[in-house]
Amino acid sequence: MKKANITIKDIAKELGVSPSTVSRALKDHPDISQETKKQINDLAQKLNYQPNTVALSLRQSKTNTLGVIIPEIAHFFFSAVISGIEDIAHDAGYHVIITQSNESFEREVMNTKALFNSRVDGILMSVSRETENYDHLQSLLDYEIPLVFFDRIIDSLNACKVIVNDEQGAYEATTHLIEQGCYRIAHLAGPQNLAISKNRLNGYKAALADNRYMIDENLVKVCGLGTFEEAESITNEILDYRFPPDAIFANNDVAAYGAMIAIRKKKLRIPEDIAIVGFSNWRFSSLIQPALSSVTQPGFKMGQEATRLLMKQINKEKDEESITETISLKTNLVVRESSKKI
Amino acid sequence: MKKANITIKDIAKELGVSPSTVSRALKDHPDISQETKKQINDLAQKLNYQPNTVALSLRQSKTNTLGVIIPEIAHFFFSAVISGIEDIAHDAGYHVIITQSNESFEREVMNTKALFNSRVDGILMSVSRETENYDHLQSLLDYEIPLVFFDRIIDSLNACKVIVNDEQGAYEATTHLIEQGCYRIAHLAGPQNLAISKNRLNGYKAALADNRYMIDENLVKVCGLGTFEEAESITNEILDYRFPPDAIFANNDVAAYGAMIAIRKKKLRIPEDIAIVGFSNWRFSSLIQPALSSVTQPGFKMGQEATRLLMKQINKEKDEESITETISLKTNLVVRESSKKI
DNA sequence: TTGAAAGCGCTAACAA
DNA sequence: TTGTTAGCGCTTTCAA
Repeated sequence: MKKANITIKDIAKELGVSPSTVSRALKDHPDISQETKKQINDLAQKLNYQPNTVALSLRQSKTNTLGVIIPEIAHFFFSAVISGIEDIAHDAGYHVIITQSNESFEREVMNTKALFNSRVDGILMSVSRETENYDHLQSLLDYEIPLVFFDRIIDSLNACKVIVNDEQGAYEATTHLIEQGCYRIAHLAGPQNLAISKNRLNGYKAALADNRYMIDENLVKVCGLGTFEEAESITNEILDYRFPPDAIFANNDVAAYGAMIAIRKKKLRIPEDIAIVGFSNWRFSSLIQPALSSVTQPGFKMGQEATRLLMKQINKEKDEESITETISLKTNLVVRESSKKI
Repeated sequence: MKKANITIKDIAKELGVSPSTVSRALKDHPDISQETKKQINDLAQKLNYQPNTVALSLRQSKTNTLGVIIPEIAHFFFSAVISGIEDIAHDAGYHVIITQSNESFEREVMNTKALFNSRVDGILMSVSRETENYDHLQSLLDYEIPLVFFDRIIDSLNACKVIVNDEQGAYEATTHLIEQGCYRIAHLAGPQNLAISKNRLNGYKAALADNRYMIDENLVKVCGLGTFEEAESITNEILDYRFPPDAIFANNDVAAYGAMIAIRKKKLRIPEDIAIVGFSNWRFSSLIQPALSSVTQPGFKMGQEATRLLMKQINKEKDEESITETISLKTNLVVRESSKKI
């Protein structure tokens, strides 16, 4: 036999009081006498009364729910972000609805609309690769739905943003190699139409410059395809130089992996002959590749920070100027013991 | 200036009709004349009317929302499951609320209650490691909330379950090694108090038996700690046997990794000297460890199947007997080209 | 073909 | 200290 959901009315009827009295008693309103309070709370407990949050949401025009739109859930970086979001949201008493666009613009728009219709109190999002029209996002802003972008942000929109400081990460990685005593550091760069790739290249160059290293354009190779085979063959090419590099800074983990393969095939040692540092989001990269140090993006932290920004917006008084803030997070340089040259 | 949310009333007033007419027109009710329908729909479009799903949920006692409780979001297996859940839920017009227990019993109970209060139409869950008391879950069943367990199930509860057929996976993995011509296959087993470890051991033994291989208990080693260092040292020990194995079936990816390290240190070749197959959920394991074949758990599919079961329950008539079904999914054997001996 | 009214469960202004 | 009433936005029965 199915247990019935108990409502405030049920309690009120049972005790011969009005629903409002019950409502007030349950939230410890000072106007209610201790005696009735006790009576009501006892009965509520006994009947296992559970407040209906849907009714509350309608009444208060507040759902205590956040919406998340990401390109892909089953990606370590994004799932780390979700985890960070859930972490902060949970502490603030909020629920989290997850939707994924699967990199499809159409689906992103659908999700945006669906979350709007669900009257979520705020939205966190990372746009799909296809997204070039921002009407659906501008629309959220028009209705003043608190909105925070993370990672894949839209620069031109007037909203809060949380990103990773790629340039600083690349700078640190390169500096680390320099500190290890490397003197010819190559860079396997990413496609230069992506901001992240450009920023990483810039960080690499800045570190070299700050250490009075010459920048040798022959050591900077763009891996346009993004496959590890490509990185492997490019690394091969570099290794055959008359003055080959003694270190490689890779734009991402796939490139780092390709470089590693090429180096191993040449029977060179990592890191004694050639050190590698790469950007990476692989969960177990430190476990799998003890030879490689890596620069990791703080996904969990990004989720946390983005949610904190969102909560700030949600809790703002309506008439205050909406503040748009951009947070730039530091990357983490994970140095493996075994990758130190010294 | 903030755009206001348009309600049915607004449209009704503007057109001088009643809210009920608007409601009917918007859902293409046959009673409404084509003319008024057009008028209403046009205005709705113009004002960008978006139905308030919260009100709908209250009215219909149906939220079109599913709740998910998992131990950890940022784990590849679980995020793959979530992705599968979202996939099916989205197609069915449902939202997905994610909560994580962080392996804490207390938090799992909180989440269960919170989802109940949110009146989700069904719950998908994988219990935390700490969970030994099932009152909160039984309570869901008492209220006849559709409930499906996946992966970490509770056997004694009368609900739908989706699990992975570990025994069959282990059987396949071992058979694969046999087919590759291996004749002494060791097994790095997991702690035998866990059902999955036991099942995998059973599958291993069954495959040996079916191929008329002798079962040598010296080749079965339990890795109780679950660290790769442990697996490395145990593998070392095995390799020093007078008749060492020519293949290893590892209970999980950490053990497989430890074995790999040990083998490499002994300058043995994988797979020519020793082949390895292990259970694994690492996303890029096939990319990182081209030498190793693996048995992977179908997380995405598990999410899909679990959600399908849940939808079936949700759409059942109340008076039908609630059916409890258990689905056992096949694992995938991912064979790397380079891991074939032949 | 349309409108009036009630109600989903809850809260809060106002009245007693 | 407690009750009455109205209403959040929507649907649906019943009446016109």
